[in-house]
Amino acid sequence: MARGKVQLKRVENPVHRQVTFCKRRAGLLKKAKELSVLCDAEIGLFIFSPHGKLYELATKGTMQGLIERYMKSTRGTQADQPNEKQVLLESKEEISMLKIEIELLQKGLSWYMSGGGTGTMTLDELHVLEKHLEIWIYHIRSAKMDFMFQEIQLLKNKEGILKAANNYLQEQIDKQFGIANIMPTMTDIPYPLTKQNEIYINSDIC
Amino acid sequence: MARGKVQLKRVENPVHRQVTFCKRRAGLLKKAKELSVLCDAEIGLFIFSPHGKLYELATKGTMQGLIERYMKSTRGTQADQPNEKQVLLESKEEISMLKIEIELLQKGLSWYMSGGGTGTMTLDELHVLEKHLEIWIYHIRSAKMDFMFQEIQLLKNKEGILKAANNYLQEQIDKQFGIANIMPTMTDIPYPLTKQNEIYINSDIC
DNA sequence: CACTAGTTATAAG
DNA sequence: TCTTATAAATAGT
Repeated sequence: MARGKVQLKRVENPVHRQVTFCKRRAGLLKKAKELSVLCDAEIGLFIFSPHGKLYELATKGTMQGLIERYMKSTRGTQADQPNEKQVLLESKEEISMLKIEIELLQKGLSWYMSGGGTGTMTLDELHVLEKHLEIWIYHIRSAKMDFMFQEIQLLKNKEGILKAANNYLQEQIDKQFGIANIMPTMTDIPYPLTKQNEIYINSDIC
Repeated sequence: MARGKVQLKRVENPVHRQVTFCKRRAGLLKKAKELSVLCDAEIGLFIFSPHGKLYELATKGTMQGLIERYMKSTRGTQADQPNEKQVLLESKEEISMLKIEIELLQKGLSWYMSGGGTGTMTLDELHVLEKHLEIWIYHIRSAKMDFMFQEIQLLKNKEGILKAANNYLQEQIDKQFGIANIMPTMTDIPYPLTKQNEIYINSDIC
């Protein structure tokens, strides 16, 4: 623009390029500010230098706000990704819906269990509800117990089978090697497999 | 710039303002393009006219891409939203958790209504349901506590009033019968009514 | 939109 | 960074 017309192409000399970048960047930001003030426009501008440094200008509020407004404007045009914020918002809504549903479920249940009252529950109704829930929990615990006894029975049966198998195998070994066998300690650990099983049962009950 | 220095304030004449907006908008976009070409910079620019119309320029790729890059650059600076994808994922998880909770509650309820037993529900489901119900009972007990504290307050107030009334009546009696009164034992039981009240309060707490 | 005079931006030093 | 000659942008017509 001065002392030489400018070519509309990348300035090859890196020093010149850097200088030009600084000057024109300042100019651009100034012009943007002027436009926004003079004409009451809202402008968002961001510039990445060749080295990745960011320079920005948002004439009204924050850049985030302007970007959101930009998104809104383009969304109608582009039928863009409805993703990120949109989806997030919908998720939040779904979460509140589900929470409300749970609340309703509990309320309805409360109402049903305490014999039906109007609006907020009285002390007595809460009392009744509590008793019902305690009974419910009691039933649950009974059912759990049943489950676990079944499992214990199953494991005990397994234990019996394994013990028998062990005994049989032990006999086979005894026969194979004679009475003076080369594994004298075996008799000290008669049922290694079933021992392990018992440990497993105990850890499962708690 | 020409035939008149410009004031850095809003152009009041709407026609002039519109003209200026058009001219300067064109100029700004041109300058932005030039900067990007000459200096190898990436520029995102959007302008909202006073009437809300959008003009934009993205010198590399799409505006979406530039905005994302902008977000990335600022994220480090601002410790911004901890990554939308992350939040979204968490929301999804919360949604499935709530759905599972609802399902469980419904299942458990019908199980309970049908008299329990080791039928429809698995051991794990019973376990989780039990925990839920325990939490629920905890809430109910909190509510009961609130009720009872209210009642206690009420009764304490009553107690105060009755004590005052008792005192007053005692004085009246003292005056009526003189200091050597005919009811010497009264001083041993100064507040019979409030005593009863205290007993009532205690029985109600449990 | 075109013109043009006075303004502003900026390339080169 | 500052200066300056000149290109570019633009306010008013």
